[in-house]
Amino acid sequence: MKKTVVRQSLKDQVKSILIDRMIDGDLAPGDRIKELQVAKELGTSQAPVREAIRCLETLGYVEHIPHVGAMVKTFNQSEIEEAYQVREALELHSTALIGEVQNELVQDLDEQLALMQAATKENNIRLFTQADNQFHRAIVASCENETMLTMWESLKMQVQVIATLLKASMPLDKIYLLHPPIVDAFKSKSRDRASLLLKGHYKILSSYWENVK
Amino acid sequence: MKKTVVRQSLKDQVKSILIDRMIDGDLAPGDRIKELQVAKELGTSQAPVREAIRCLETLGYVEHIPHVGAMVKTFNQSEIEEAYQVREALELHSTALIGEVQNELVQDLDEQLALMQAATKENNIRLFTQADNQFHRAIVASCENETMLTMWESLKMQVQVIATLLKASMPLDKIYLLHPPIVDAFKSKSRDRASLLLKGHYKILSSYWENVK
DNA sequence: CGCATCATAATTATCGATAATCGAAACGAT
DNA sequence: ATCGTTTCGATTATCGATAATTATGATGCG
Repeated sequence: MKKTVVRQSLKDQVKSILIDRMIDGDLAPGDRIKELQVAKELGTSQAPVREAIRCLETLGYVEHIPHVGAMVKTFNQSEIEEAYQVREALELHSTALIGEVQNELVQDLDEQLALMQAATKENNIRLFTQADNQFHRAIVASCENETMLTMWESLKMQVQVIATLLKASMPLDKIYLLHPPIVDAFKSKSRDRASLLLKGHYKILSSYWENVK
Repeated sequence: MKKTVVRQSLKDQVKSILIDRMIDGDLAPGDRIKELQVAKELGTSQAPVREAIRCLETLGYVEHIPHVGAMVKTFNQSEIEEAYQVREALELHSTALIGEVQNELVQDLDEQLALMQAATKENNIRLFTQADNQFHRAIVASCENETMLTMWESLKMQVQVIATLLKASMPLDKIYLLHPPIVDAFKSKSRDRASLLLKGHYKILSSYWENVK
């Protein structure tokens, strides 16, 4: 029950609104975003909208062409593949960097495992993806390298795209099964095995991806 | 002998100027950057300066606090260490991703090796660092993953800092010697060995780093 | 008809001015 | 003197308006 007034810059508010629109599908990839139009809609001036768009640009959510305008970014095949490779790089090295496997991590992974399993039963792709992301995020987070985590998270959008496409063609339970062994490896404090399993996880996904694209 | 008139947005020009100032040391870490002051100096209005600063912010060159202002970023110890870990992650995975080791890569590495050696003789830290960076960049570039390369390059600033500190305490020839074996591994198409050597390279540097900090 | 040229409309980029916000100095009470 | 409050100056955040730029479509010529 917070009673504080809205003390958030207009830029941030506009940014949130635009992101929400993208999530809700009101703004689809390829759509133009016109500064003055958005400004009029939201009742602000051009400046905050402009800043918000530039911010989304650096987040990789929109593409901006000077003197022409901004549009919601569409990812081509290779950009998506590239993002997945970087993601793998970061997760593998994170695994290697974990000093002592903390109970906290294992506990977190187990939780997400349960959520994934539940989502699998209901065939709820949205929930599954969410748990899946949290699972992998936990691994990167556990090595306590903020820079690494920030970079990992910057790939969110591309991963979102691939996840949607992949999970349409690959049954959730098959994807789920890739994860428990990884948790087991962490439980037995065997980071090397966890690394190998992660590599395998990505290899399998990318072979599925070959069929989809 | 450039014929074309300056057709570059003010934002970009301001950005370049600010970066130059940072390189030249006119803007040192911790220095405030005031929008209107810079605007007056450069003869523009606040808007382009503001955008330039925001841009530098996402590049990690400056830190921005709402309603307070921007200052040239100072990196603390752990940020630098983190950056180095990410860099290692990207380079290792890049090595693993290289399909066929191209002659182009080996040639490029040899070139940088020669430059490093020359810089070592003159004890020219600036030139050495430049060649060193190009060396590692070539490895990441060779796996043809633009996303990976962009991320690697985004660590430039932090690496710059550590490089300066390290090379003051660790003789250049010692650092140089870490590199030829890597090239050899690539020459004999042995990516696994290259990976191991890279790991060793980073391990040694970080042990030196422990002494410096 | 095809192509180059030019006007025009749409949009971004920049400007100068004002409002909102923050930090520090001045002030007063205990 | 110290702590909390107030005021003030400095700076950013936002605004509305104008300039610059691009793409589009019309026009005229070969």
